[in-house]
Amino acid sequence: MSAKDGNTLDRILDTAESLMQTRGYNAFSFRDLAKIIEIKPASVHYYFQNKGDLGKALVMRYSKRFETARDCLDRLNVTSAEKLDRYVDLLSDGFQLKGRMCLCGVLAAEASTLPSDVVEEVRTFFVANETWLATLLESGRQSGDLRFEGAAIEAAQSLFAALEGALMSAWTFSSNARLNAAGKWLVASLKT
Amino acid sequence: MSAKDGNTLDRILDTAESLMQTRGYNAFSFRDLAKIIEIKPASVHYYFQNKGDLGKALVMRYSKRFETARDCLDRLNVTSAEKLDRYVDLLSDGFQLKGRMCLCGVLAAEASTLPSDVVEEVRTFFVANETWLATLLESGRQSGDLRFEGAAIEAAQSLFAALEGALMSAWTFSSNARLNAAGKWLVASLKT
DNA sequence: GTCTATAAGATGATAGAC
DNA sequence: GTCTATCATCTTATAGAC
Repeated sequence: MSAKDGNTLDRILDTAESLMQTRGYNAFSFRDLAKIIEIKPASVHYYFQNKGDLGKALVMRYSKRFETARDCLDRLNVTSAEKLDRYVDLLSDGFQLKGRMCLCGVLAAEASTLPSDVVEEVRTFFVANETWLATLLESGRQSGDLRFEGAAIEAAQSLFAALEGALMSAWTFSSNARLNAAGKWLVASLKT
Repeated sequence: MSAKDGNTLDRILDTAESLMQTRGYNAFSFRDLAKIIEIKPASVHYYFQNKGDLGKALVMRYSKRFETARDCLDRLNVTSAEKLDRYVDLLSDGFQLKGRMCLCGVLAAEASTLPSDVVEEVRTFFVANETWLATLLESGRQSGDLRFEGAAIEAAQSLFAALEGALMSAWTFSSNARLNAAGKWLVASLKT
């Protein structure tokens, strides 16, 4: 480590994550990143040979954090409807607390311009969330505190996409109110 | 006009629209555009002084087309529920028929990196669609063929964001099936 | 209207010194 | 590990000839 505190790798990851969440993949550069953490662009290449490697690492780390958070929700002793509310909060937190888009939401929009292994990780993030939501929804339907028609996986895919859309709309208008309203509206239609 | 048929301005607009819908704002350049229509980048600057001007013109043209299409829907002699189905088709068409994202959906994700007048036009597109949807939803609620809780404008904002999210998810997975399923699922919860 | 020429700066990377 | 130096290439323009 040379500048500031902490190790360089973590500082690269944290700063790059913030940049990608706010600017997307194509509008951020190693230079921007290096400038902020006060190292040289070449030093970033020591940790990540190229931009795609960094992107992939960021999405994987982001995905793992969400997996951990979903695991925490699983251990809560509350109704499915309550878990769903908390899950919406989880997805919303990055925007509400830090003014950032969902990392995988921004990257999804840029999908066709990303290195293929980065898109693959983004898809993995989507699928992991959809799968978890499908289980939650089905479980809520069984216990009677959630209601929806058709296959749980289709409901889950639709709901997750809708939540990402709500984030994108809130992002475009810089509006917490929009995100809150949309989140509540989407969940309300699932409650019995 | 010099190359191919038609006038250069229209060819610039059509090609740039396609590029922006598939790559977004930051991953397309005047060079890419000029190469496709076989003119020089400098010639593009004759029509649009800078990239932001082109972006703004594209969003305005896109918005107008949607306005016209919504007007057509308004003149149909069908139920609100049926109009809603057709509106979902309208939003889906660009993806289903041409494999493109919604122009304003991609740009929304890049909002923080766009020239301010481009973001403004994107917001205008959102608001126009939300406003139209709010009227449709309220009208459907009155006539009894649509059902939802709360203010129509909030439902409309949530629904529009959800549809844009469905497009983004379909875009990420290159999947018509995802878009169809999500569209139907969202609308189904509104039908009585 | 379209071109050539050109500019200043950004970008993604690499080689090799320290 | 971090740096300097350097790279080829791209990007967003502008000036001015044709």
